[in-house]
Amino acid sequence: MRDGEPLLRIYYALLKKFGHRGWWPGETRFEVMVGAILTQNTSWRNVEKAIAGLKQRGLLTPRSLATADLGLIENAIRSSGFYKQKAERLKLFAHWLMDKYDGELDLLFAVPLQNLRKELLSLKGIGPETVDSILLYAGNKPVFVIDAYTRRIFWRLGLTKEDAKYDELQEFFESCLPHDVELFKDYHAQIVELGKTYCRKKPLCAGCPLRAICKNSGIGMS
DNA sequence: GTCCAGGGCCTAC
DNA sequence: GTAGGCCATGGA
Repeated sequence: MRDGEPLLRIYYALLKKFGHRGWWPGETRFEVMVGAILTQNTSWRNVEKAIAGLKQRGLLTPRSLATADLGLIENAIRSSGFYKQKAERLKLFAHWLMDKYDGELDLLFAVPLQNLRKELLSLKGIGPETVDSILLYAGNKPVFVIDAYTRRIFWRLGLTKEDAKYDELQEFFESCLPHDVELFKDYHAQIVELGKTYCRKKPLCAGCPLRAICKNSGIGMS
């Protein structure tokens, strides 16, 4: 399964349909990182309100977030759901950033990629998808982000296994595609757009552009 | 009222 | 190592 052509064809079909997505929304790298934690199993609309709440309270810097009262953070991000654990995770994350890198993201992202990935993964509440979103969208590292939509869509396309592990899926995409940060950024964004619009937990609906993409690309669908 | 969202942790087996 | 429960708000 090393033929990358289908993956590129699918990307260009999505690009044609949706246009460049311009991901990730966020004014600063730190805001992107915070958003990556807040959006865990949560719609972006609710995350936007939470980010606005943090911004309003001056909590969108590592230093201010690390030293903020937990209750203040909880109130700011309530709209994002799971707000107690997310508040704790945000604070722990900011604290770690201050302790280890003095809050300097340039220092953080200067760490060799695989070491950095392991280090972030060891933090509480930061799983593989969140780490890779941070690395790709805040750190501009060539890392492909796998999410529930990616898993669902590419399984339905017959290109991956239903029970494939995160690392297996990531290896598949990274080995098939050129390691281009902008491509990785927009591809993931396109997948999410497709997923949100057509491929929620239900079976593929009529009108899903995947059908046309498959037909034109000679890809079999389950 | 029910389902789901741009996941991840903890516990049991 | 993995299946299942839990976290919680807000929109469809």
